[in-house]
Amino acid sequence: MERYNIKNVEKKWQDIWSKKKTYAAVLNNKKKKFYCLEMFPYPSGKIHMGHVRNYTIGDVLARYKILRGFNVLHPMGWDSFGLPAENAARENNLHPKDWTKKNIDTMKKQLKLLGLALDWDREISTCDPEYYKHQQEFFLELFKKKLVYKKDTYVNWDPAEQTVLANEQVIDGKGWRSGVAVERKKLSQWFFNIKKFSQNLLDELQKLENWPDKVKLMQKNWIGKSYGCEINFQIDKEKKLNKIKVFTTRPDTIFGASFIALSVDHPIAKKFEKNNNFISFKTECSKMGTTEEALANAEKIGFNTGLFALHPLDKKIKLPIFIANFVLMDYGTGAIFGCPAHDQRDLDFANKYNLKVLPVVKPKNIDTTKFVIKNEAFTEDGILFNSNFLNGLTVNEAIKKIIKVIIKKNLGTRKITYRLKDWGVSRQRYWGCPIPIVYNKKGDAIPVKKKDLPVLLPDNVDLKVTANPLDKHPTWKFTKLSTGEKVIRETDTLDTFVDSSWYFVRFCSSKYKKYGYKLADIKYWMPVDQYIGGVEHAILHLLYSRFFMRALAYNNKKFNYIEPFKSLFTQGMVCHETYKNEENQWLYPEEIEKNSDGNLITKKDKKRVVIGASEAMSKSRKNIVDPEEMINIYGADSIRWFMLSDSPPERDVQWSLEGVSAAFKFIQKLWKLNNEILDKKDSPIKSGDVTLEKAVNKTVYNVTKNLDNFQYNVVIANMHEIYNLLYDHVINNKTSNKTLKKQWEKITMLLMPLAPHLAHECCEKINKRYYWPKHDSKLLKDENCTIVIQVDGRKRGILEIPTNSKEIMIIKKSREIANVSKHIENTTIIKNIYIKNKLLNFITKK
RNA sequence: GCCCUCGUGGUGAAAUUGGUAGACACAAAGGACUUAAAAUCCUUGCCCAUUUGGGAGUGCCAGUUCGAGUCUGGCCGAGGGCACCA
Repeated sequence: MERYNIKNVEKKWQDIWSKKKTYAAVLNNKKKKFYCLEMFPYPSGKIHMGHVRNYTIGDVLARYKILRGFNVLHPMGWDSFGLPAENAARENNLHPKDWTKKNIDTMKKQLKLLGLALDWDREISTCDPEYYKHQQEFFLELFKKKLVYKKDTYVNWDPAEQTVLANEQVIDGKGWRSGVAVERKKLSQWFFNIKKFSQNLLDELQKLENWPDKVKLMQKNWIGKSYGCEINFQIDKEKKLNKIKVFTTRPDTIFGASFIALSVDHPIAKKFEKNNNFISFKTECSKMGTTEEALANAEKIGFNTGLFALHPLDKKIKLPIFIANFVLMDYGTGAIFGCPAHDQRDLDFANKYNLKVLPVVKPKNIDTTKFVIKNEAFTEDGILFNSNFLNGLTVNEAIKKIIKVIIKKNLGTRKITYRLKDWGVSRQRYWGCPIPIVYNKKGDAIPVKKKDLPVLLPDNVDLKVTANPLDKHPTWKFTKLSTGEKVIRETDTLDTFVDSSWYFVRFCSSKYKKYGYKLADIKYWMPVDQYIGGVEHAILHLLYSRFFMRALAYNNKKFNYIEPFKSLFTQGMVCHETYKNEENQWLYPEEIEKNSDGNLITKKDKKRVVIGASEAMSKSRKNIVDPEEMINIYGADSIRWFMLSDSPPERDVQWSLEGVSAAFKFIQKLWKLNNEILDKKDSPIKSGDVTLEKAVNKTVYNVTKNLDNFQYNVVIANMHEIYNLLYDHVINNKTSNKTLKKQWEKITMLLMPLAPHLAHECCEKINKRYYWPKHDSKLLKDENCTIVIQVDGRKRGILEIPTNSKEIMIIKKSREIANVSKHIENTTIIKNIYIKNKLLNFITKK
């Protein structure tokens, strides 16, 4: 028997695919397209199991769609700008460019070992000037459209990486990469005006039917729409100061207002900049820590301005104006009215400064006199009281009424506010896309001319300096305009999330030099039909990409692809047990072995190993397995097979050697079966022919259905099942050879997306034509069916009977089953419940 | 604190959407082949009963229903998102 030589076979097919450019996508308007995309990797060194899973899932889909007759675009590229390249450069004295190139070469080689059906001709790399020059052009377009602007803001400053972070890059108050506590710092920064599209991003989100609800909800919460109104408060005796505009979602509680609180950065606060008490208050605020959590839990403190605001509905009521640490300048108007009885923060604040607490909403069915607010604000629905013309209304009714009154009396307006903030894109780093802007002596920002793009990164750069290496470069930033005027370049580079916000567009025309995309190309290929990646990008990357498409489409009728990803699938992580030695140090899986008692010990000194929880593979926990090594031992098909078999793709999967080894054995079994079938000599028609034909037909049906639903683990189970049947038929000669070969051919086709090397190799000897088998719905119907017989809902027997038999017949036969008759003896049957071809239930009365 | 998702054997999981719970695998135990091991194959898998059978059973407690893993309400547990958002 010919042994299945994994290495030779897999290499053979990879070479064929590569040489023949089998998976190169060509635009063909006559063919229906399918754009299949997995999130492109950051070239960090080697591929990890997470990549293997992500790209295997995508590859199954791509190969399946090819067989279904689609013109498939399945490209790959590199998200190659970013900080690790600079860190690595400093550590290894290797230029980021060279480090990145080396990693790309390694990872590309590794990806090829997986046998992915990728169009490598379209490969792109975001650090390539051929890529980022188009990005710079887009930046200039956005600048022209006023979708990008510069402003002074507090930014999240990562002291370890000496750079600014986006809000989304701050996790639990720490830098997402460095893990160091983030500081607040005021800097002049470039922003993309994503806020402008808040409502559209929200509206279109609801229409994305093939996105996970979880992701849609996360984006919805992130955008954070709230309905309310703005109310103007006049300041008592101070005619020079403007009215204070306050945003609230609870205007119904206006009669319970007892103070006004302003943000430290509110314009009115500037009046107190020279006040020593205010200065010390401000320093106290800044001392309170900068992490989100610390801010949220910090004590509420305020600075009493001594000013008073007039209650808009009752000028006799004067509300003290405070500057408070818990009011944010970048949400709403940077000012609130405090209603302590119905807002916990306001109550905490009021209790501290002995301010009035007047309840105006009480729970239904509670007497006004018995309703007291002490330390807990009442925030639920109820009935208004103490509120003049709002008395007796529910919260919702009161909100409607008070807004009408406010508008009528010209005291304010209805208002919708979003939590979403503009996207800060400036990074004080070297290894990123240069921002194509220069500054004259006055400090005006002047866009670089299109013909002067790309603004290239300098190669000779000193990365040992802290702060921005571009800024410290001796000559790079000094340049001239065409008029000869001396100007200075912008030394910030773009956030790498900008790079990944349009790469899927570039794939459509990756070789096109004139512009970032060619209209004919995107008209055909966009949008991405299926996008696959980790759920960790649910907000950042996916929202930015949606924004970027809107920015490109803004004032541009030719580009109308505002939703880049028609369907989204978020796959789970790859987990592995964790191991520690007795000194509490992490151990790599290859550092341990089993002793004769079945316990785990270290290979080196045979000491006890402590097994920890299974967690997502990570270098820091050392619970990682090298994909290349695994491919060397088991082959790509086995690794792919295992990745699909053990868990549904959207859930986490447990890496296990037993699992991979089982997959390996199964691949070998399939090969053996293939040879046994091919070696068979002719034989007459046998009784098993129909059985096998029907079973394969059902498998075709099930596999197709399950592939369409991303139930790849069930697909694998389907394949096991049909193998078990085929094996039985081969070993026991139950089927004629003609039928056997014909049915096996279909199975090899089903194997194509799952184990492509093996499937191609099997197929080569049967039939070189590739196709996706169609099921015959007539064959799906079985002649016989199994009916469950219940008595009072309990299973008492089963009945094998021709499909669609008459109910009377089934009842008659059921009664003949000994165990059934035993249970209906001496009872009266009230009724039968019959579910066609499935179940019969006798309901009795004793 | 608010919002969301998920709880099925020793393990990963299936379950035609309200109709035989545990398909398909992994692990374990026993057996067959073998001098032996590996590989391969078979059997078993909660409780009671010698078998035909009977009972319990999908985190817990109720409910709807002839019938609930699936629907409803409450509770417990795990994971995730947001968090001075006015």
